[in-house]
Amino acid sequence: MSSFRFRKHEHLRRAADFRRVYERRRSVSDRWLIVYACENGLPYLRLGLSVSRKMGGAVQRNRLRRLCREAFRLTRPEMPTGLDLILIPRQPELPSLAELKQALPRLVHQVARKLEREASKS
RNA sequence: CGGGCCGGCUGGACGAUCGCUGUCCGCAUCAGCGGAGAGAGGAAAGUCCGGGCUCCACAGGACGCGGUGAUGGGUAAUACCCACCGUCCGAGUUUUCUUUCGCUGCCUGACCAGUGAAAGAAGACGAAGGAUAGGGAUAGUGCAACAGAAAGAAUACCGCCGAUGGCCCGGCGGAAGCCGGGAUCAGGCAAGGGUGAAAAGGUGCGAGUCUUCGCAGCAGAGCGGGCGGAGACUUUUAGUAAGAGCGCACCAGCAGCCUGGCGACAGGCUGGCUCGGCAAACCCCACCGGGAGCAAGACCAAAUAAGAGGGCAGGACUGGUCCGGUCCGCUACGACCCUCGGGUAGGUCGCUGGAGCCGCCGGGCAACCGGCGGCCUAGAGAAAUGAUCGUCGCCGCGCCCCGCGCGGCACAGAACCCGGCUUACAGGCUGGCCCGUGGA
RNA sequence: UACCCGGUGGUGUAACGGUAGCACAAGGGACUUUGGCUCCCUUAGUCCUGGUUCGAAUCCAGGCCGGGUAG
Repeated sequence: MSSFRFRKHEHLRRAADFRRVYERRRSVSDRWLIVYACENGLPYLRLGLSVSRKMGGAVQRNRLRRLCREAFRLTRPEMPTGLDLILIPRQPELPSLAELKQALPRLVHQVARKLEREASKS
């Protein structure tokens, strides 16, 4: 039951962390989201959100953030660990929570495989 | 009951489960765990004003900059609020004029008199209410396209006149001159036409009645009406060549006095004869105005530190001094400073108890103020306040009603805090004012 | 968070407060065997709402949108 919790240290908070994830330059996307990822050397996932002003007003942007966080919180047991993720919504239209819960683990598995291939090659 | 116009309040409710951020209590060395209770708004928005709070500064002057602008009050303060004044608008009411139509008057009548209706124009008054950046236009400078003669103390375009002085023509006369005509020169006038948003404030009157005669008009005579003459009457009835800007009255404006009001101002009386608009054009007057902003500011921790070039006791550099990237003057520091290069950008406080909210009483027309009692009501920081399900509520659509099914539930998210303004907003509740009509 | 600019046809730009012009583009026509060039004509605009003024793209206020600056 405690696996659905989402504590503060699991937030991606520092500008240096964000920069590290962006400079790893590994991302996947579908019609709702872009997902950047990077290994973090920790036994858990960390999540960062970036919502542009183009997505709408403050209410709309808060809604997008909360939907993404809720999807992450509820689908985390299905995902691999040890990664830092950054989620960027692509459209101002609101997706449903069920769609996000289906899409998010798929995208994270995709980007994790990408990183593993990268690591085994080097 | 119908119509019109102003506000005020509210802005989904309940339950279950999974989560997030503070507070308090308990456990725990720490990490953390458990329980209780709290957790977006009327606009949190735009950042348009005003303050609190924090740091810096507090010797000025010249020249400049920004803001405000009826009056009285409220407030910490305002460009805000309340009350009041002026101006404009406002359903409508009323007066005058014009046009059209109808009826009556004499045999008939586009034109006369009386009367009625409709439309239009102008003026005055004007409910509730609305707008108002509302000091100054004889301190100065400036603007007004096109049209029009003329756009500010102007002018004579189309026009009008023939009194006055010439000129020309004709007649009479011996002559002086006289009489008649012309609109030719000088001159006089500004009514009517026409322009414009605006033409030197606006409107009206400057005679009426009766008797009688003539003329035109009509197919014809008469009546009514038109033009001209004579006489009489009425309390008065102008002037000229033509006329008015002349005279008179009323209204508006101006000045003075009186009354009322704290005041803006209003009312009355008298005088005089009028020199418009724009200052959200420059400007003038009066008043006001330290700067920067919680990324303010304070503390702790961490990191870099003999890399290069340049300036400087002839006082550099930096800072201060008014609101000021200017100038002058004054002043502090008294040996370091500037550029390139390099390094940090983590934590704690500020951070929510305040011009606070609610109730009662009192003062005030009101905004608001005072007293008493009660309450604690977000505090994040790559940034919490969420998600799912169920029941109900509201709205729309579909089916024959009950009911069922489907879809939707406004505008919008705290970032130091308040007071205002402005803007956005589905629906719901509610108060007041005025006009008209009907009943008791 | 604080502050500063700007908005004119589809595009780029002019316009002392007095009729909104110009160029390119689009459409039509003429010339040409056809196309191009050239010429002529047409369509289309002051971001929105109020106010000042006789009159507003211009002046003023509020809103909307788009840029930019500082840390």
